[in-house]
Amino acid sequence: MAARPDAHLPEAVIRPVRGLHAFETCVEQLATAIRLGVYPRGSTLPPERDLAEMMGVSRATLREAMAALRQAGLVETTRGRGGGTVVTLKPRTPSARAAARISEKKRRDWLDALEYRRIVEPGAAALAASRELDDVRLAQLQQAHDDLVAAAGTPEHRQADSRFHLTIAALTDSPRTIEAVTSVQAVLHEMLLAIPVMPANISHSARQHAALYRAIRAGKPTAARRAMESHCDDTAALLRGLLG
Amino acid sequence: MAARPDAHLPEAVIRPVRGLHAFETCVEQLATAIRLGVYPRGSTLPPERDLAEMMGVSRATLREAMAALRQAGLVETTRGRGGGTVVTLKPRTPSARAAARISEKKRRDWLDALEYRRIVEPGAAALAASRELDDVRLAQLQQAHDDLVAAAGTPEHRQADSRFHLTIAALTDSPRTIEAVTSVQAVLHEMLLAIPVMPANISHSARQHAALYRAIRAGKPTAARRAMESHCDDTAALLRGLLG
DNA sequence: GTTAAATGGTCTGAACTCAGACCTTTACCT
DNA sequence: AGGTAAAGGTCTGAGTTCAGACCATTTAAC
Repeated sequence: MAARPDAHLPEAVIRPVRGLHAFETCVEQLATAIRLGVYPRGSTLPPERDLAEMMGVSRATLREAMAALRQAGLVETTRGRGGGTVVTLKPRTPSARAAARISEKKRRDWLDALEYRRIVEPGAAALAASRELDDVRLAQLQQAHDDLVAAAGTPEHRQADSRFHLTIAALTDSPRTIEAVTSVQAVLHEMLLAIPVMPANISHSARQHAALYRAIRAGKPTAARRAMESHCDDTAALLRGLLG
Repeated sequence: MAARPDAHLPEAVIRPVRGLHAFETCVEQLATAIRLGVYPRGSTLPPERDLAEMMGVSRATLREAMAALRQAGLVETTRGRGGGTVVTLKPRTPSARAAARISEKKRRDWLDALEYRRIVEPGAAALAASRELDDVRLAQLQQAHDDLVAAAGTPEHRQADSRFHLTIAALTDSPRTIEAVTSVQAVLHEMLLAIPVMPANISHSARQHAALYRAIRAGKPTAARRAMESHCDDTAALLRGLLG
């Protein structure tokens, strides 16, 4: 046992305690949830007091975040009983010209997210498929898949896609797994807004989603993992190609 | 698109912004790094200014954390050039009586960590095996494995085990993967302190570690994944048994 | 129509965190 | 021996966040 550490481990293991201020983090998290379609257009967010507790933050801080979201036009707020904060953001269509000027750092981060996703989402799919799913869970899964099939425009499809993946994660009942998938989907969403994807790929994805859905519903972990692996591989290949 | 959210997603997706104060988080992180053997007994931690920057925290806050570690007897500090903070903690032997009185919440968290680990570590192993490993990396891996084989007592073995797993994660070069494995190993370490494991299991693990090492060195992702899966499954079965 | 409940809006003092300058101690170098 | 560099130790003022009480507005319930 040397008196110096292994030297490669510390820098890998010691990580930032927190990147941003609490209210910035709240803004990001809520904005992401809205953009991913966790709170669809027209839906009402939970009361401030509840949200603050969910996020482990004081109401004052949460309200600052809400103000920012209001400012940015994602939500509108009304007072009084039955009031609350309503999502007004229209799902965005990817902007073709956004692909330019992606910093090297961001590019690295995105590539890392793709590799991490390849680990996390297939694992989540397999775990979900290995669960005994009650009727409620099965209905949630079917709903998410139906929404995905039915999604009309590109932005709606994107949100339905996120919700499908998040729903699979939620089926695992594993907080760590859910968080991992959520954070991966958030980055993926960001990438897909910057890098427009053609409709051809959507029908390709649809087949994979269907296979995934069947495998999970049938309780076949290996098949579910395989289906998710293919899906991640194909998406990743596409995005890597467009990232250079 | 309903006007209410899917109801099962928000509570799964909205997560605490941060659980603890910055200085508490620093204490935990450093204590974990020390207990995991990232900084072995007798080694010197980086200078306060460097550590503070690594953790994204002000020096004042970091120093509070250091004071707590000193207080707890994990480290000792000397001033002046060539001084610094030295790890004095002896690796602990699991205490047999600690297994009692584990809160239901903690038990759940531990079980979740085992499931998450089963996703993350095999994925990390496969990814590491798929990398082109240069001589430096191979040497790191071999060193970690040699340490593991050579480890004398139980606590030393435990630290060498952590370092072996963390080293594999570090080989992936994927920040997200490294963080995931680190956090999982931290919880695992906590579990193993509370739930003593018999020497018989160690020789069983040793064979799996050796297989894992060979697979990664040989660049065989599938074999590496399988080896890690078996390893995680066996450890998990053991711990689940002891957790009830 | 009155009342009660649910919701957002506001305020305050305490605690935590930060950035950065400056001080003290010690060892290495010339 | 003297000087300099590298480390920990200290201080200060500003910014952030917190917990909780209280206010204002609107609607649902009766």
